[in-house]
Amino acid sequence: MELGSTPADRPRPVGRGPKMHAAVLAATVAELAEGGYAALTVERVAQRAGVHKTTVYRRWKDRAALVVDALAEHIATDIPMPDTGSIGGDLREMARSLVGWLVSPTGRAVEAALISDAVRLPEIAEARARIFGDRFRRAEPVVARAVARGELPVGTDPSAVVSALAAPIHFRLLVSGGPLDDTVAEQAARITLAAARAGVLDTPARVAGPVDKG
Amino acid sequence: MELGSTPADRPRPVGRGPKMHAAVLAATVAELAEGGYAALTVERVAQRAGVHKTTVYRRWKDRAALVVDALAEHIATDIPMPDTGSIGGDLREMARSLVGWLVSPTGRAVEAALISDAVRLPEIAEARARIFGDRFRRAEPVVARAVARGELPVGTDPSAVVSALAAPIHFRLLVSGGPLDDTVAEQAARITLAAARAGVLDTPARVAGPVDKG
Amino acid sequence: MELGSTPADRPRPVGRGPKMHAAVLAATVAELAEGGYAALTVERVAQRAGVHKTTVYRRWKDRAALVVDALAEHIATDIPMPDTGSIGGDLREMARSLVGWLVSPTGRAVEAALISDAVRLPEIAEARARIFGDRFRRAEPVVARAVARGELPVGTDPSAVVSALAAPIHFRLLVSGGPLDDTVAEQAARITLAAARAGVLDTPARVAGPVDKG
Amino acid sequence: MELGSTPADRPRPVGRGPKMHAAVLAATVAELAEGGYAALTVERVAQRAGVHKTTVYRRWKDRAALVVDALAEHIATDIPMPDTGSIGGDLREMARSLVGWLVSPTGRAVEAALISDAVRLPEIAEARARIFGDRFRRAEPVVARAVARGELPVGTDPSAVVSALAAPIHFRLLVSGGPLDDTVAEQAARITLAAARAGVLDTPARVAGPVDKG
DNA sequence: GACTAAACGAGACGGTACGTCGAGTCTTTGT
DNA sequence: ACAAAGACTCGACGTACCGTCTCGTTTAGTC
Repeated sequence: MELGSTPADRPRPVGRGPKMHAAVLAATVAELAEGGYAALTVERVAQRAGVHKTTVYRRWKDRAALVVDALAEHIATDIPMPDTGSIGGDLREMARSLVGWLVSPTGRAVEAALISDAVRLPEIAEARARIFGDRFRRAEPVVARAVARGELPVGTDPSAVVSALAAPIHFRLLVSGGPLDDTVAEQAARITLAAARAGVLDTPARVAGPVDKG
Repeated sequence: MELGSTPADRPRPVGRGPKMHAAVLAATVAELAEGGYAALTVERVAQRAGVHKTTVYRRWKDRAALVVDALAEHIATDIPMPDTGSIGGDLREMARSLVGWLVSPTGRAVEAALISDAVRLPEIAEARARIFGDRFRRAEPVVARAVARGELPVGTDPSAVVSALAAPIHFRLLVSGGPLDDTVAEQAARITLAAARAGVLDTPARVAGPVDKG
Repeated sequence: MELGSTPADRPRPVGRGPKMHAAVLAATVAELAEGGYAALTVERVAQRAGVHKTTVYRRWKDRAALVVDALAEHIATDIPMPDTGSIGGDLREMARSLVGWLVSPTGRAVEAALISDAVRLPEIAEARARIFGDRFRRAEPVVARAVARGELPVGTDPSAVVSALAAPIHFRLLVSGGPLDDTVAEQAARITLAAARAGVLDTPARVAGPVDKG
Repeated sequence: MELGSTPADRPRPVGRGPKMHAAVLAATVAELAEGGYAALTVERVAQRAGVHKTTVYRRWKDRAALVVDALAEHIATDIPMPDTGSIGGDLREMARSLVGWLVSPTGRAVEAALISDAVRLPEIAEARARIFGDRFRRAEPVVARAVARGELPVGTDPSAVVSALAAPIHFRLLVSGGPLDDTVAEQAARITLAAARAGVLDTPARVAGPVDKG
């Protein structure tokens, strides 16, 4: 998560290629965080990165491509998967991590952009699917351990678990619109735990959306 | 969709053009459905409504105000609250209704607009809060009946139930991006039922976000 | 051109017709004085006259007609023709009268409107021609007396005299743009007198513009 | 008409489009000639110049600024000052030149714009003052020669002479509205000559208005 | 260490849409 | 029945960005 990272932060006479690249992407995320996708102006991004507009257009086809790229850069960083010893603890930890990411300026910006009008961009949709596919995959060991410990019924689907966990948090963030805090995280964990124990998260169905799970 | 419409619609000094008014709002929703908020052009809306651009601007301050109004108009249509005799049936029914609404062209457009870049508009935020407040409120009898029947623990919070029910559905629609069908609805109902029975939906806290729960 | 015939203009003095008529014309002149023809707005005129825009449009075809009428109303006030006993005194007096009229708010407005973009209006051109034709005609006795007194050569053309007198004053007002005071008036009178005495103002040619003099 | 034109025209950071610049100004004058200032549309000017509207607005703040600039460009062309050997001939020549300029399409447009509603623009007023100041200044040698030849009284003011000469011509053009031909020019010359000989054009006063006479 | 080729700075340009203002016309309503 | 109120169409205004283009001017990689 190298946000304000590369020492080329300010309108400095940017030397050459890679520094510029990083500076522009950082500026893009920053702008995204401040005003969202709609308010993002290539000219402002360029200025913020200490670079000329045409230089940006030289590397990225258009505003969309720029945003996609900037998002992809910052999305790689994913939520670390915990191992507290109990599925309850693990779920709570995962929920908190997710909330923590979502309330960070960058996280907020990225997530908002992933949902906003940028949704219309096919690349964004793809990126989104990729991200969640990844998250689902990484949750598998957590669920597997819980099943092994006998905490969850055999056949519990990791994807369904992650979905159930993430859903209330995103719902709060994007739809109902209230504050996003640990209370929400814990509630999400409790709901997921109850559902998993009740055996309703065994759906092997395509939860991951358009991503084929085979 | 024209609930409280034609004669004395709103405290707006309309006077002359109720037809125009309706036509413009319909055109707005149509455009919203086709291209989303970002691609919505006042001129195109006007043209589609068979009206001149300035006429639109006479009544609505902004593109934003226009969208807000159009959305508000079509939001009135709410999900009917069922009474099947069991909370399981009621939840399934509510989930199906919500899915039905969200997959309808209008519903899809409205809900998408409510989340997209239009989120930045304070009025949209307000409208969103109002809508969900309404939904929460209308769910109260359903939960109350279930509690009375002994299906759910005393103290179960209707808001929490609705949130839990709506969350997976919206998550699918907005985040994970897969197809929205009855499978999703039933999964949501099952999760909610499990959580409610487990007594984790008794949070008296403001789950509905900024909405007053009185 | 029965434009400014105030009292018994129409067969039926319906409603508060005549008062409105006068109020609107007055408002028009006032607006003309404040911002010129270009800045004159029918709506503002109407508002100033305490009348609705459509009421104005009912009586006057368009902005042009309104201005023409308003001007005609105030043009009636013409320069009184003096009789001081000498042509020098008469000319000086006429010049001073003209200057006095032109520096008055109304006079300034009227004259400016007659010249400004309103020039493109044929009716304005006509009105202008009529006005000057009138002034020329009314100057005839003055010149005739001077000739009779032997002050001016026989054959001196009254039109030419008035033109010569008015020209430097209007030139100052409209073209060179300096202050308009008695100095200008006297200079105009002196020039005219010198020219008339030298016999160069005997041109019987069409000085009155597009008006055919035979 | 392109006196001090193409290469380093004005202290304007033009940079790229001198052709465009000239084309737009030419189009502006043409439009001015056809419909006057009031009817001048930026869009039409742009189209006529084969340029986009926004390009025009990039260089000129306003419709007003555009007109001012266009006028300034075409004003440089001034009336050549004659030297026929006699003041009578010189005056006649000057009057004819002025008439010639005023009846030319461009001259007519420029002069009309200088007087019309554009008068409200301060820059236009300035430009006007500058133009006439220039004309007055350039007339000085003509008068000086006439005085040297003994044709005119010592102390005759060149500004007053030019004013006296130009006044009847402009009066005809702008006020009385008749045809503008050599008859008018000759009449103006005769009047001016008579007045100058009579010694009434010795006013040392500021006849040129706000123009500094040094 | 000089030289060439790509990358960059600078900014004009055509375009699309915005939101505003005013002119005139047309329709509804009150009396 | 008619005139006041005001809604509507139309056309232009001046603004903000978008994405493209063409110029120099650097700067990096090669010889």
